[in-house]
Amino acid sequence: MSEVRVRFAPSPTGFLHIGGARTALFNWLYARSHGGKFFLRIEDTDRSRSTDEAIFAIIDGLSWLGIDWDQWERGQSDPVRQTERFEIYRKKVFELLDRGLAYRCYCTAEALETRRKEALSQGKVPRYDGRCKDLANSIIGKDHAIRFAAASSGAIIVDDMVKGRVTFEADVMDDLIILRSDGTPTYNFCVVVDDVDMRITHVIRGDDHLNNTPRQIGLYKAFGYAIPEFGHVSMILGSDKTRLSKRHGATAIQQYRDEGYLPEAMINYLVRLGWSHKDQEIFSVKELIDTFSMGHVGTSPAMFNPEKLLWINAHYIKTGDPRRIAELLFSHLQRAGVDIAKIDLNAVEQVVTALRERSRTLGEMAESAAYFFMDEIVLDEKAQAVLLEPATLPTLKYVLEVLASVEFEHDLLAEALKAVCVKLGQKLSQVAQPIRVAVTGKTVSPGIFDVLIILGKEKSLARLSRQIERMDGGQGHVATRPFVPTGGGN
RNA sequence: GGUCCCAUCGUCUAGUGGCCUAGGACGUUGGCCUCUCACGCCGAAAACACGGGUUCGAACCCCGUUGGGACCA
Repeated sequence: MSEVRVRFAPSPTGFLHIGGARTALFNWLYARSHGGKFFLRIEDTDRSRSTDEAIFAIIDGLSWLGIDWDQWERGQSDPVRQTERFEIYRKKVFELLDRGLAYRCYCTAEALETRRKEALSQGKVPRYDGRCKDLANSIIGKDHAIRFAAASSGAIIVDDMVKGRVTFEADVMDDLIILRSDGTPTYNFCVVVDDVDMRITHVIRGDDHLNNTPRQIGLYKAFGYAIPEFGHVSMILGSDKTRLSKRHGATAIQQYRDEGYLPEAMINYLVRLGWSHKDQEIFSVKELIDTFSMGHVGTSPAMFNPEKLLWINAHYIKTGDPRRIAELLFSHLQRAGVDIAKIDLNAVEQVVTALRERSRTLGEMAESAAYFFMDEIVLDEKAQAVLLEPATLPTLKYVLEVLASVEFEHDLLAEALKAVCVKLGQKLSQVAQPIRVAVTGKTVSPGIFDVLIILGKEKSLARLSRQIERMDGGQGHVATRPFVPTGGGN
């Protein structure tokens, strides 16, 4: 079999969203699993709605996901942009005209619209009646569009890789306008010209294009090109079961990156939206390339489920290389208010190891990690409540005394705090919570021994004594303003 | 309005005529573990849209109904 050649062809009218990313992913996986080519083609013929920012966003989003594309052999740019090919489309239009496969249509948009409304009001199907098709001579100087003369009888059959056999009756289809009266080519026409030029073998796209397919098939035939295989993938729906769009919140892929999702989690989630391989949930990219097949792409629309994305992301945070996660965490720490110029990768890596099982996104992780790196810690409400317990102050005083003479190493700390418990007749939870609150400002954190070790002896003791001072000085009053531990600088 | 697509737990899905008293995962929930929170482990509730066929037998095939969605302008 000849080489597989597929393309992802977004219009740069907005950001790369979840649905587009999945379409790109399916194409990419199909190409990579067949040793074929994957092209990126920017369909920017609609100049008024296309922007360079959107093109950048698409490229940026795909790059983040690790979806790479091939350079088209005849493309002077990478990716291919339709606006660079306008003359080619026009040439093709006139070629069809010369061959008698297209004709000039002098009906104005207004006239067409009037007739359409008329038909509708009479309960008829609005259709172009083909009145210009048999015009003997062209009318010199009059504005006109150019229509493709589609087959008017018979059935057009699409054997879709996803949907199976889909049949369209030719007689319900209008003669498609391929060149507007302003001289610009239309979408369906450009797509086919490009696909033919790029020798695309498989068209994998959203099923919102299924209805375009029969028209396009007519054009492929007119160009004498072997009709590609089609695979129409269902839409992704929002929680209200309508097509996912801006209204549903975060749909730009970059937004997920900014919130601290890992690209491999995104890939894994996206691929499982509509595709499955038995009962397996977790797939590495390599596994996907090995197992992906269009035959197992589902036929029904899928609802986007943020909870599951979160779970998959948590999985990759938990199992990923801590050093890499640490590198990625920096920007999130900065956003959480940490001065990242002052911290080093090794320290962050240590924190990642402590927090990886309790964070679902890097954003969450950074929030939970901030107190390790801040000069000032802030006590949250629950933490303040712990400090109001009468037993807290004496416990902390004793703990401070004991810890001052202990080496900060896991087993030694455990031993020391157990001894504290015995001495005070308290449970470990009664001792650990006050310490946790004093050194982190929160009631939730990794294991207390880990926290103390990561923080280090100097900082831990400073934070403890600072808290004790405040409680003593304030006669039980808990200050709500942040404090700066002395001598505990970074 | 026309055309086309779709229909298994709340959600993602397995299932391609007997292996299905329908499996897995997220979420929910009960418990265990436990210094907090998590992680992990064990358990529970939860679905074949409806109605007709075809067949010895249907979640699976066919038809219709209903309900969603997309495209057309």
